[in-house]
Amino acid sequence: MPAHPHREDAAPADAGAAVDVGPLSGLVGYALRRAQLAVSRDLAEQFAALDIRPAQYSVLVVLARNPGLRAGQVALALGIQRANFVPLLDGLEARGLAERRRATGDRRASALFLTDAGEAMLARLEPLLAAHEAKFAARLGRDGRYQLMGLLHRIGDSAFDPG
Amino acid sequence: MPAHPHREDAAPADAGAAVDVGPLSGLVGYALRRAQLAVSRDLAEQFAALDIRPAQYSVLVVLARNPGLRAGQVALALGIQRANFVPLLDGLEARGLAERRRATGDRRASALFLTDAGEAMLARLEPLLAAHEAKFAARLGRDGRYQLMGLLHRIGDSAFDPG
DNA sequence: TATTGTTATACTCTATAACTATA
DNA sequence: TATAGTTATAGAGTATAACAATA
Repeated sequence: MPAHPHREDAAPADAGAAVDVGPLSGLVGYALRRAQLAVSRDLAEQFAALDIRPAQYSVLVVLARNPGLRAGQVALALGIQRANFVPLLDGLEARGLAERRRATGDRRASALFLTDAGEAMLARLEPLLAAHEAKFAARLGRDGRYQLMGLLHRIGDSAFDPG
Repeated sequence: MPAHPHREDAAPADAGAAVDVGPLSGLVGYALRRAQLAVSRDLAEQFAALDIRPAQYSVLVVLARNPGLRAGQVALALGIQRANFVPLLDGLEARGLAERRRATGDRRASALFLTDAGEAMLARLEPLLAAHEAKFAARLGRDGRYQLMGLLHRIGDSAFDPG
């Protein structure tokens, strides 16, 4: 709440009134941005206690599900550029959560694995994630959450489609 | 399509199969991120012809609707840090699309306005935005789009709520 | 020639602290 | 003392080009 003692500012628009964002509030992109920011901030807060960012979590999950996957495949699956995946994985490896092994058969490639510490980390992250999800599920309702997921997939799954 | 000539890589997981992202695909935050990325990329492409980014567009819209608004208010309305709003506005002012005037009554504050060129730019952006929105509206259907907006607002409007 | 991982680089977005000039 | 705008800075995310080793 602004102090607003005498309000002698003549020219500017009504300072106390709510700002009119006009057509922005009706745009899918704008609503998506606001929602995504709110959710990712909340998840980042939840994971901060374990010093894990959402992007790092997503890598841990994929490695847990697909041991031995190559770096390029993980990056592709997560929609990350291969070049940007390098420092991301570096960070996980430096902390002993994931490791690169030589892939047998193709000496260019690496096979990625979660370490035991990585598995343990994933287990500790799980309840934090559950709390995060529950918060937003409560706002949406069960049907709302189900509908939202369906609608979001209609948009995001075609990320690189032409039309 | 990977070449995959003899597939002698023994250790790694099945390279040809789709990667299992596990619980990620069921997370609201992950679906939001993918959808938001797809939409913002598309809008950025549409606006690229006029060298305008989505964030710049949002400022132009707010100024058009609220002439004389102060910088802090615009930043607050758009969820941008005041400090980050400065270079954003600098860019618009340098291109003659917006301008800062001295606010009467409070010599600390500035009153922001769209220039004629700014109004003209907004008019030229309008059809590009319409094409962008139409693309995603088509994927969602009219009801789907309406539902999505409602659900997203349930998440994003409470961006700074406690619970 | 093409691909894997990598390096280097740049730009945008986000975040925080601190300064200045006003109030 | 508090506020508006600003400066400076740092960290993430995203993007492209190019290189070495290997295919």
